Amino acid sequence: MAGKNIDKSDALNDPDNARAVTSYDVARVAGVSQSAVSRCFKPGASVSKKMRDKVMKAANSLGYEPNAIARSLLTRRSNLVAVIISNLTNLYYPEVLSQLSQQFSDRGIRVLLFALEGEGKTEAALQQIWQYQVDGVIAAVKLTDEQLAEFNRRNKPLVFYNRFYTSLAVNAVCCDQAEGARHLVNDLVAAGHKRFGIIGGPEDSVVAHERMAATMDRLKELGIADITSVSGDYSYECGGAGIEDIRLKRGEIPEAIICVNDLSAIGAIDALRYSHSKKVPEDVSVVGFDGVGPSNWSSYDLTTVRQPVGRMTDAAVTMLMERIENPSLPPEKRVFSGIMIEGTSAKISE
Amino acid sequence: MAGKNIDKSDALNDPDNARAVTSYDVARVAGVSQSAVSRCFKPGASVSKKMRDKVMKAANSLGYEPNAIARSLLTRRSNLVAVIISNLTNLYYPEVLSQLSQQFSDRGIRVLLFALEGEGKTEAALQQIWQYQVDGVIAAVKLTDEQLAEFNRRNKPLVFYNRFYTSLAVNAVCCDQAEGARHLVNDLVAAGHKRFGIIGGPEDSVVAHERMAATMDRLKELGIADITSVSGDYSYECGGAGIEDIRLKRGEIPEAIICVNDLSAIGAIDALRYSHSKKVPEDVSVVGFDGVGPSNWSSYDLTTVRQPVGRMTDAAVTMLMERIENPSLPPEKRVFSGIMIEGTSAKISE
DNA sequence: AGATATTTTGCATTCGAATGCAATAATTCA
DNA sequence: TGAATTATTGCATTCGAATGCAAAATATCT
Repeated sequence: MAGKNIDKSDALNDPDNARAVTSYDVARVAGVSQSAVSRCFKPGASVSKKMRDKVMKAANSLGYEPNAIARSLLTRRSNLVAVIISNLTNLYYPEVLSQLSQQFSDRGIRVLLFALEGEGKTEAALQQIWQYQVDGVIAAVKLTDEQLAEFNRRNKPLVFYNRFYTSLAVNAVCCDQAEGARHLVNDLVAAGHKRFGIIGGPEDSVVAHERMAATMDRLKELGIADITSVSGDYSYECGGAGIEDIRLKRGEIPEAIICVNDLSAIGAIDALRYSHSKKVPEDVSVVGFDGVGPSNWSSYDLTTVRQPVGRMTDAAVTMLMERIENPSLPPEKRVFSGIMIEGTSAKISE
Repeated sequence: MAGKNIDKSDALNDPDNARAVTSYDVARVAGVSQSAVSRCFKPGASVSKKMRDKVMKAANSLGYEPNAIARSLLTRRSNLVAVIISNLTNLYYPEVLSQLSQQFSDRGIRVLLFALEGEGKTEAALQQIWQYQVDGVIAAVKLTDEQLAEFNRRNKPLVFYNRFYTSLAVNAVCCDQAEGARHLVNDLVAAGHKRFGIIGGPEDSVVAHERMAATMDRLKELGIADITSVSGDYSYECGGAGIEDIRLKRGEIPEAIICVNDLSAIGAIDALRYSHSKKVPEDVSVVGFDGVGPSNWSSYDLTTVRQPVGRMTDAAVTMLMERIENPSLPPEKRVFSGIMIEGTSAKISE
């Protein structure tokens, strides 16, 4: 015991290996036991005022902060949560991440960030996640069945964000992609549009598929047959490329363009205006999806469906925290309706 | 010892408290000691092939992953790094964060994210950071002298990102704000502009101040006297508001507008075009700073200075890792020149 | 083969805080 | 004041992996 203290003071003289202050150091200075120090930092523990004062004085003088790592080891609660997000440069995700981070922070939880380049590197991230004993995970990426099974096996709470597994019992918070898509289609058709171009999203994005499928279905339900669809990747560039593809595929540019997300819609608008000399919305109506910041910039004033990000992240955080407290809660899915934003990038039936 | 194993199997029958698989479990199944298991997971350790095979087989069958928390406690290396960022919705930071995250990840380091709302809540974040024993910190926020002293006291490596402390010996990676600003001014003046409006940034942003100061200085050096400056907050909205403020302050809108960042420049352009019926760049030249994605969208094609984000984050990560390996390395500052992007939002002398 | 050098393996301890239990101190009540 | 309660405190152990040291197992050489 004495040895330990001597080592410590030696270390302090050597700035290179300055050891952190521990509860034992505080205990020694305050002249109490280590347990007492521990209890003083545990809310609701049985500690006399005198004790608390002594300990806190010592703790402050030494600059003591409890070691969360050591605590986690024993309590099996790291107060860490992993957030897996696929591409942060998507304009949509920064807001999500920012909200998640703040909401977790408000609940005393820290966020371990896994920003994947594509939805590919997931496996490596998961391995890290297991090693770090996170209490739960928010995934805005797709997982394989095996990966999902691993979560169950380890009994690790998981909440999907905007990934909906129709056939699986998982926790998920989503925006109703299909509903929003139908709404957009309804409005465009009501405005009298008959010829449609659709710019899709990445192959591996569930969300893109949902929006795309719902759009097609609804168009057909409404008796629209003239539909030209091309693929995209959520980017600004793919909006312009998509317009060009559609033009090539179809001979001319149709009067209504539906893009699976705002960013590609913005790209499409710019291409229409600056490369094809078309007026939006006079010549061509364009709609997007997400309601990200730039969608309401004056240059675009996009007609789109805004995802209620704040409510969604709040739901996701709450849902995860509930499962962390009580892992046996049954899976739950919460689906939020998007908010229709009637911009001026599309003609509207008056 | 036997008791432990029995408890474990009991726990496994109760899915609610399923304990994670530990090195002891693997050791038992493989019929070796716990130390042996530990060594098998340590690269370069002295282990026979036979042993490694046995252990790995057992580990795989049990789904064992070393507990990073336990390891950290003993090795005093958490392999965690904190990244403190002020406002993620800034368009500039998502890219930075994404790069940092990937570069740390490539080096086997995990990122603990602290996304602050303003540069205010820093203190609370720091407290968490101390508790989590992170190996180092990247700060894209300002710190008080006391907070800085705390880093020194704890001997915790810290690298500032785009916060330059002229008078203090700290590690920092920055873009040369002043140089970029001067370059922009040079070009505008060379193009013949004589009347200037300037839209500033948040009071508490060092970067905004630097850009602003350099801009003013250079303008004066070049003999420009007609300067109207107003405040802003980096947002799209403040660009429009700034234009209006300038108009009110000055009677009319000057022929050149310098904004401290791209986002407000974009807001300014939109306001000029859609609220003030001005043409950009024919009537008014507008320049920004940062080189964020939207700056090269066709609608804006902003003349701006792009920060070499990839190189900067790479430098920051390298610098931090070096200090983690060797805390006694002296402080270092690396300043990168921005890349002048000649867009079409400003008239250029031909 | 026998002795020496070398590689593997296991034992025991350590990291720092939390907690059940028992001991002690402070209150309460008769 | 003394006994019975109740509130505090300390002791000892625990979490899971890493590591110095010594014991055991191999390999090398004469």
